[in-house]
Amino acid sequence: MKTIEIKKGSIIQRKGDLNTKIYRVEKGMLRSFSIDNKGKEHIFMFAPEGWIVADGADVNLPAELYIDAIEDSTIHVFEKELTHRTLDSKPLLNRISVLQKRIIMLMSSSAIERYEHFKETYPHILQRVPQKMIASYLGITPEALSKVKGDKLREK
Amino acid sequence: MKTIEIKKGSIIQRKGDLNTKIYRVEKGMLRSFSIDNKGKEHIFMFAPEGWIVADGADVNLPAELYIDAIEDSTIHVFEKELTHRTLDSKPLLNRISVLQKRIIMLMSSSAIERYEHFKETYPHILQRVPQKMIASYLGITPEALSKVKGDKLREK
DNA sequence: GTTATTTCTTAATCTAGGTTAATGCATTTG
DNA sequence: CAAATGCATTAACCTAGATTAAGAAATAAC
Repeated sequence: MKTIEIKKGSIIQRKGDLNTKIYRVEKGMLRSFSIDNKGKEHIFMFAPEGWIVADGADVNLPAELYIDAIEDSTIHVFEKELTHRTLDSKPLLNRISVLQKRIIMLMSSSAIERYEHFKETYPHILQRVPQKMIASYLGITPEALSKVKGDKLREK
Repeated sequence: MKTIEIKKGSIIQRKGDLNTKIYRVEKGMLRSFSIDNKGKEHIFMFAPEGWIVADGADVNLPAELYIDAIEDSTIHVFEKELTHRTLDSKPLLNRISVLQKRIIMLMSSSAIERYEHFKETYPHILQRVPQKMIASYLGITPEALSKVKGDKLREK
């Protein structure tokens, strides 16, 4: 295990890199994201203090995700190989549960519904990251999120 | 472990049920799906012979997904509690990898791109299930899939 | 083998969200 | 503190995919 301090904006993993690391956030916040063929970013997850981020892609294949710091952060870096031997299945099952919910949400809920759900589920993250990143996580543009929030207010 | 034989169309788990079972398909095919607040089905996964299906939701909470047979099937039923103790992390990590890909795909690819990807990844499933179910898995309507396929052919 | 039920396709119309662009704020940076 | 950059909002216009509807083709049921 290694501890590193990184500045906001530092990229610690790129798509195509070896996918052998797991990151535990001690302070600050990381995010993982993909970049599509039009150059557009799609945020896969946010990781504030206490959370673990890793590219879920197969360890033997190149990384699919970028990981960077969206705040100045302190990170513990682990090797996947080492952790796998002793791996507790609980956090993995929990992760699967979260991903399942996200997929169902993406397939069956509107932008505003996904936003409301995010707000309830991750209120602490909502306050800390720019709205355009929330939009990216939700799978919509910042403009669409702004509009949909405005519509919601007005209809009351 | 228990083995059951079920007819096409039989529902073996409903949303809200106790979420304590894992199903291994010996013959035939199962699918898991959710139903949204407009009554629309969204297929979460297909499970042909040799595959395992389970609701990924927390074991202590009610099931989120419906599971039914889309062909006459033979199924082995296991209790989650029992399997968890001895759980190998490999299949879980693999599952996480698949779900990660699906999320990125849903966020960054068009309907036709998702269809082409499905065709390459699960050709054996494509041949066995009605196209409207593929559409449901891809997160689009059957009409949209039909159109987009037609457009693809015509543009050649 | 005929009828009934699903499934697939096509087409017209509609809409959520995307794109582009302009403006006002807020936050960095020098 | 001034200039520059990044962020949120609004508005006009555009497009992928949804909805509705109707007919053709394939499957299943009698």
